[in-house]
Amino acid sequence: MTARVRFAPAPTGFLHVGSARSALFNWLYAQSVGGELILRIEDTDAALRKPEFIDAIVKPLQTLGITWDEGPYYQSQRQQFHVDAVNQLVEKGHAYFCNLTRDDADALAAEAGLPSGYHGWSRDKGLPDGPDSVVRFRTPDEGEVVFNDIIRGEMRFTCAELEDFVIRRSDGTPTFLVANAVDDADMSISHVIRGEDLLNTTPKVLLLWDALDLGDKPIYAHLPLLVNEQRKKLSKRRDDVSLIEFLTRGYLPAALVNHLALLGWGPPDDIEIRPIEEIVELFKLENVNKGSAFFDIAKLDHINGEYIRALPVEEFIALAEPHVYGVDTEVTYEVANYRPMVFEAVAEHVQQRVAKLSDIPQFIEWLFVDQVDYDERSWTKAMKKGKQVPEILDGIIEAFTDVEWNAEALNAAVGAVGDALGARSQVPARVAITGRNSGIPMWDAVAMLDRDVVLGRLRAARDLL
RNA sequence: GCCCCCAUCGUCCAGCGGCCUAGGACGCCUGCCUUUCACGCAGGUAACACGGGUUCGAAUCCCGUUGGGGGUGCCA
Repeated sequence: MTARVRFAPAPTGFLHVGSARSALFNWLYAQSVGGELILRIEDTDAALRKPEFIDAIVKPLQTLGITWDEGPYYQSQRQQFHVDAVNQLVEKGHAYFCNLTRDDADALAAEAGLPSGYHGWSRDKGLPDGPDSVVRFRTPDEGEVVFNDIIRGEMRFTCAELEDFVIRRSDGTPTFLVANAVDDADMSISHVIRGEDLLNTTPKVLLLWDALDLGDKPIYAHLPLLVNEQRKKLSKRRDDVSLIEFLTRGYLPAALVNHLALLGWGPPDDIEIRPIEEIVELFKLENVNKGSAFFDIAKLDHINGEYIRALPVEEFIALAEPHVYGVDTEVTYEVANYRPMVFEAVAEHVQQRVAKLSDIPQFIEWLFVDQVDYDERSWTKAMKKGKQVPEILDGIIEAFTDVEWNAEALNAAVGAVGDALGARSQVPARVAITGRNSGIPMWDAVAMLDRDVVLGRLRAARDLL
């Protein structure tokens, strides 16, 4: 029997990195065992039913290379099956009508001195269906739900502690718990791989499964959560979680996938950065960790830098386009002054130094402006605290006035000025010309600028001392 | 509150009873390379939460404590 897994996101408007990780692990599992991945959109809540929300899930998955074999299916389109299931549960006595709102339930709980929540008040009243009624599932009073989680081992939940949960809202729509059971059964899902935040819903789904007599149950595997530095579940409000956002910032899809695969799982041979094909080959669901993992951008930066450096330079140049033209990345120079030839000439050096594509502009901005803005720290360090800086700049200005305008001569001239003064002349020259004390090897690039522009910058810097 | 889950360097991962004086990676620090920075290379820093068991032997198994997290919706 071939394994069938599913990625079943709720369309919330964008793909969350945590969801992407779930999708990836489902995909890795399917790939590694030759199984199938089904994409199913869990939009039982009407508020989530917007076409643009679907795109926000499908497109990033595609660019990450997470492919699926079936779908997307929409739970909203399967609503009739879910409604039938609810009716069946009512008929069989597994569920009943309840006319209490959430507030009613809380008020009753407060009166009775019970913790807030629903305590089965409508259970045996035999209430009729009504316009504002919900349907609740009658959870067993005794016994427990036991299942074996691939990652966590045996899980046990006491039925008596499960409240009679809502399976049909007052507007008549079934909730995801029903949809989950029915759809997983109908789609012959063999393994449910999802975040640990859903662990507590599993016994409810399993109870429905039995009540509905749906046959063989899927095997569950609950992945550890992705957390922020405060160890809290990654959240849309306070954390950077939009996958698309990372993509537009210039993280490469392959690097993102590689990094995500390393959160909760590790290759047995300790080689972390490697092609996805190898990860598929080594991946074992049972080897996935139980503890939550911090989504560390510093590590992502490192991995992404490795991927960028491994690119053929032409490809790097092509990928850089939206960043150098100020489309994906804000740029400090006039886009009209940007010269692709100049960038292409220095691209190999830039490629060596960036962690992500959006880092590119800062390395090349000085090539496309009239006067540079000095980086404050660079200025302090090299110019204010540097020795003999005025003399160095005077010497360079003099030398540059009639030096032959090519990289070798410029470099030699600066070196000679330094030698003559017994001082380091390279860094002051760099700050004066580029505005920063670090960056790409500069003389080839400087030779592409006009002599007057360069002399102007040197004099401007000299005047500030 | 109640239910559930988790616990190895700051971070991610390895370790599945002896191979562990705990390994790799990121970060950080040092040195080399170098016209700067970066890359690269060579080093260094740093962890089995605690307490009880079980066992000839425990990071590995069990129990408890502590700590962290998740859930507790007519969201999923």
